[in-house]
Amino acid sequence: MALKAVKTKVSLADKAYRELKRKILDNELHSSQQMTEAEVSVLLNMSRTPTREAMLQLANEGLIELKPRHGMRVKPISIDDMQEIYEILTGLESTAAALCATKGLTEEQLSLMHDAVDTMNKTLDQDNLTEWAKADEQFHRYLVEFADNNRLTSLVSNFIEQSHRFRMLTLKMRPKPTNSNKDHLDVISAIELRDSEKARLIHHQHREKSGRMLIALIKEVGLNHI
Amino acid sequence: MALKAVKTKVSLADKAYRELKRKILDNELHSSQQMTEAEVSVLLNMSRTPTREAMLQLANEGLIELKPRHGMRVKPISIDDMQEIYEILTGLESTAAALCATKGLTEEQLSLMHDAVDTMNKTLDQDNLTEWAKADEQFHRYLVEFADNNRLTSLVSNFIEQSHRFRMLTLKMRPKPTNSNKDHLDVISAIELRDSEKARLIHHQHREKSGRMLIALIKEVGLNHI
DNA sequence: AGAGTCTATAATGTATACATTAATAAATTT
DNA sequence: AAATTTATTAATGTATACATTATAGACTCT
Repeated sequence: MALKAVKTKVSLADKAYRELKRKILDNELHSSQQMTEAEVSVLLNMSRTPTREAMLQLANEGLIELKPRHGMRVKPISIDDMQEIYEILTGLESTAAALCATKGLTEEQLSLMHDAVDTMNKTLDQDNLTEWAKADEQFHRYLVEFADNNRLTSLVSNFIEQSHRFRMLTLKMRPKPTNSNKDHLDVISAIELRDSEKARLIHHQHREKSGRMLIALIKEVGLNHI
Repeated sequence: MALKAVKTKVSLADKAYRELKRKILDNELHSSQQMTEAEVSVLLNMSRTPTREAMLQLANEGLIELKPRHGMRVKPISIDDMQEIYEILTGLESTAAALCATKGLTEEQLSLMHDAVDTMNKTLDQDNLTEWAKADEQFHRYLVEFADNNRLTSLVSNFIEQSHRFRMLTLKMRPKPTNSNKDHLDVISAIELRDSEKARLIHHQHREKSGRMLIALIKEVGLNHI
């Protein structure tokens, strides 16, 4: 929220925003539920004004949709939506990879990225997909953060949130991500070499492959949306 | 605004949003002006509630910044901000170019893009920079629109708005854009060939060159921000 | 039974009252 | 004169009243 970066005291509107977002991302609210402003106010135990401000914010971020006179519902994410989100994330993360190579990373930053891939290797050996996903997520987070572009970081965060539920749903359905780790190591190598075009291309191919595989999986399972 | 796509009647909040945005983009409001919610309400001739909602929206879009107890001001755009915005726009528009090549465009769409470049050629010969800029803008708009990704289109629009004042300010300062037209034709060729990597690379190089030239120009003129 | 009309209710956009608190100005002290 | 303290004012976050209007349900007609 626009104000939260400046203040120490959290407003009710901000609390409403965070609580609703948490419920959405943790699947405590679903796209089958339609809730009016009044109902959401009761749920959050506050008046309509902060609730309404929070709902408008979430709608603008693409996490909910507002239907006049019918309130809000969690925005269903269709396959087409996921396609769009992946296209953008692919472009943005590839840009981040290229920027990392162009700007150069510190030894500490490179070390952190290597650590994330090491953890991915270990958890893959242990067949621990949940921990693997966390490490994978961490790698992607580092990539974007180290590109040193605040707007890029915000954008990627927002799109990752939009696709979060989809990705969590499909985590166990995916084949074993044996190539991910190698792709990530290749990206780190390209960054170390300061080869921005190579870093971009490798990560782009990685994301495209992942995205394609995920979309195919979803179609196979017959999921139109969640 | 979240609601405006669904309704026929425009709310006061939406009116406030559009009016403030127009004033910002047309330089009727400047970063030197600080205005409280009450002052903005008077300016727009409506109560604080719709004004406040509009201000929150604009803050989240990065066009204004809110200072507690001091109201809003147009967000100054620094060179670092422009750098970030250009990095993102470069990544997103290159992604759009690649998607155009991947998805393929219709004869009509290709024709529209050719028309825009033709207009760029004509207006350049006539030394009409303002009309040239419009045609150039049109070309970029087509590129993004024809990538057929709604989220991408929204994002690019938003960042273009953030950088609008900067670009208008520097339009007359730039050297004659003799290479732009050729770059655009090369992108169209790559799209026609369905070569997504080539389309991406050409456009990426174009945007990077433009961005670098613009940042250098701004530093030369000694502008820290606007 | 289905279509059309009418009425009551509910949702929401907006205005404004109110409480809180940060900022500013005035008063006091050193 | 400068620093500190105190009082006042103003900004804003929130609650709620109110007006508007879309929706749903009841009623009537065919």
